[in-house]
Order: sequence, then C-alpha cells, then structure tokens
Amino acid sequence: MQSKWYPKKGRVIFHVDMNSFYASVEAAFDPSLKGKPLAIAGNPEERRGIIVTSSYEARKYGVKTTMPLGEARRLCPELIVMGPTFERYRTASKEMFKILADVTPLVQPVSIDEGYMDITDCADQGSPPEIAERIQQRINEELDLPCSIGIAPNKFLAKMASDMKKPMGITILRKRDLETKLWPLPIEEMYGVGSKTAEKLRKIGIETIGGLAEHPVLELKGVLGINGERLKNRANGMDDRLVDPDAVHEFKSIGTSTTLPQDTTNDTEVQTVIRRLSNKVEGRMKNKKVLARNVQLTIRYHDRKTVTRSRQLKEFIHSSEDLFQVAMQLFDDHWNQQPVRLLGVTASDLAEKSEVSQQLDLFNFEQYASKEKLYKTIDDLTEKYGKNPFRDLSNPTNPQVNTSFQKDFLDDFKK
DNA sequence: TCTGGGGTCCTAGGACCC
DNA sequence: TCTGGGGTCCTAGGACCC
Repeated sequence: MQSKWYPKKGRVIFHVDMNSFYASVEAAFDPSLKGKPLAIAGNPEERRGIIVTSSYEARKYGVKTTMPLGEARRLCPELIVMGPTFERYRTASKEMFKILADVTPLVQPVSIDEGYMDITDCADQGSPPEIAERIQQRINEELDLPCSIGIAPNKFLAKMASDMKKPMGITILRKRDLETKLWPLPIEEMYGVGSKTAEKLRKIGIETIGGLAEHPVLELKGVLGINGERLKNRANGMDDRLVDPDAVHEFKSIGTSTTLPQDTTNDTEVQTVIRRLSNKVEGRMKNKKVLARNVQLTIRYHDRKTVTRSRQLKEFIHSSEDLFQVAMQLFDDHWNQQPVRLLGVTASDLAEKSEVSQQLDLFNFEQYASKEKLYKTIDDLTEKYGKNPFRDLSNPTNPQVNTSFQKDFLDDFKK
C-alpha cells in the first residue's frame, strides 16, 4: 500500500541493474570465460533448452534471451553453453544487496539481479552520481560483476535510465530530460508495455513514448483501461510508488511447474509429476513458514494452450499430501484428454504459520470455560475495536487473519 | 528453432448477500 | 408485483516482467 504521505521535496531514486547477471557470475567464478561468447541455458540437452542469459560477446552474434538453444548455436557456433547454477547466483545476489544496504536501508529488491534504492536522505555520502559510482565500483571490485545504475526522481524513470547505458553505465534522467532522452524511444521500450500493448498503441497512431505522453487520456483508457492512464502518467515522468524494503517478504504465491520430457496422456505419469511438484511446493512453503488456502493447477497442452484451474479451501493446508490431493482432483475434473506438455502446482492465499496457529488456538473452545464465555469475550473486544475481525464467526474454520488489526485483536484476546 | 520457470497485477463475470 | 444497486468472494484468463 502507498502511504498517504508524499515528500514535498523531490526524491532521488536509484535503479541498480546487474548486467547479464548469470553469465557475469559464471565469468567471475571462472575467469577463463571472460571475453568469450557465453550463454546460460535451461537444461541444454532437453527441449526446454532456451537461452536464459548471454554475455555481451554472445549478444554481438544476435544471441538473445528466450531464444531456443539450437538457433543460438547456429548464430554463434563457438558459443559456450552452461546450465544454470542458482546457488552461485543467490550468493552473488546477497553480496550485491549487502553493498547497497551499506548506503541506505531503503533498498527494495525486485528480482535476483535488480533493485531500487531511495537515497534522498543520503546527501552526507556525496552527490547522487558520486554515490552511484562508488556502488558500481564496489560491486565491480569486490564481486567482479558489472552493473548499470539509473538515477531519477522516481522508480519508473530510474528503471528506464538504468537501461540506457549498458554495461557499467550510470545515467541520470531528470524531468527536464524527458523530451530528449525518453520521448524519442519506440513505444515497446517502455517498461510496462509489452508486445500486446505496443500493438494496440500503434493501432491508434502511437509510435514513441512521447506519442503516448501527449495522447488524449480518454482514448487511452478506452483501449487499455485504467492502465492507459497509468502509462500516460509514467510517460510524463509521474510515478508515486515508494521504495518499499518490506515488499520482498510479502509474497503472494509459491508455485512450481515443469515441461515434461515428452507430451503425455498417461495418468500415472501425470500423477508422478504432480506428486513431485507438490513435494517441491511443500518444501518451499516450509522454508517460508507459510500455509495456503488456495491450490492452482496449470496444464499446458501439446498445442501450448494453457489452462489454470484453482480451488479455494475451507482450511489452511501445508502438507504435500494435501497439495497433491487437491491438484490431482483438479486434474481429474478438468483434463480434456489431450496430450499434456507442462504441469504446474501453485499455492496461494498464504498466511504465516504462526498467525494461523493462533487462530486455531482461539477456536479451541475447550480452553475456555464455555462457548458463551468465548463469544462474550469476542463481543467485548469487538466493541472495543469497533468491528469484529472475523468474517464469519458461525464458521470458525474460515477466519481471515492477515491484517495487523487482527493480530492486535488476537494478542489482546490472549491476555 | 519452435518458444522455461518464477512471479505480480488487472479484468470480468457469476454467485450471493443486503 | 416488480425490481435496483452495492459489496464481497471466487474463478479464469491475460498481460507483463526477469
């Protein structure tokens, strides 16, 4: 949520973007790879082999992210291809964010290799370009990794700025630079505009970010809905989103999926895969100490048509057996008998384990002298807080527990 | 050469309640 | 006797990003 408060004074936001991160980490790990065309590809020998990241040397040959491996090899016969080593990337990422945290606690990681910083109150450490340069040098000297940094008054402009000079760039994008630096760019280079949106915009005569910036908002809303207005504001350099260091902990779903070695219609094979995916999701839920109340199954068919089917549950679950049962039920209910290419299991509507067990305690009636006493206590507290935090008291297995208000309520109740 | 796996946010319709 | 409109929840799909 955005705070209602916005600073009167302009902010200074950095976007730090690691350059071809996976490839750079591998080259730092094994310096003999430096200066060579290198690509990281998911499972090189299987059909899921697509390019995840490539070094700048490889990019010169036209090797690009999401390109099938075979095509990449054709474009660049001497391409060195490696599978990903995620542990290495996670370690490097942690070290990188440590360096950012030395400047300010206002760091918001957005993925393994990029993050925003709000350095508005870091004037004592030097000018923004000086701070950026120090960060870039430290990451380069201590981790042997290149990065680009965008400096701007908000997140959107900082993001666009970090893209403007790579690798090892530092780019300042001020409001007064919009006309010369941002507006001439083709519309699809705008963050938030993908191929579908770009196509719609081109249909109404918009070719550049500048064209979007000055287009009548009504027509934009007609074509893109509320997003049309937001994109127009961004194109005009307006973006109020705050740098939120806690956002990274507020994840909303945990899922995993896999493309099968071959398409299948075999029920036991499907069962084996869904079992494996459920185990994996359970493991990650355990690590994060969360329970889930919604399970989603993804099926991609041989023709790449993808359907998702989900079920909202009465109670929170955590075991792989429960995940498996729900996912398998969804499969049996909705599979159209066509060969399956990919399967996925996702847990969502998450709650922290500690909060859910508090809930269960609350409704363990035996610990109170009587049900009447429990309800009386809840009534008293409801009066005190002006509202009852539980959606439906007649169904104690279906409470909602995600707000701090509810936490306070529960803490109070325990007294 | 045929297109991975991890996510988030938004939209829209139907069910249901008031 | 006929009927409005708001709000929330649930489900499914689409768009986008790294």
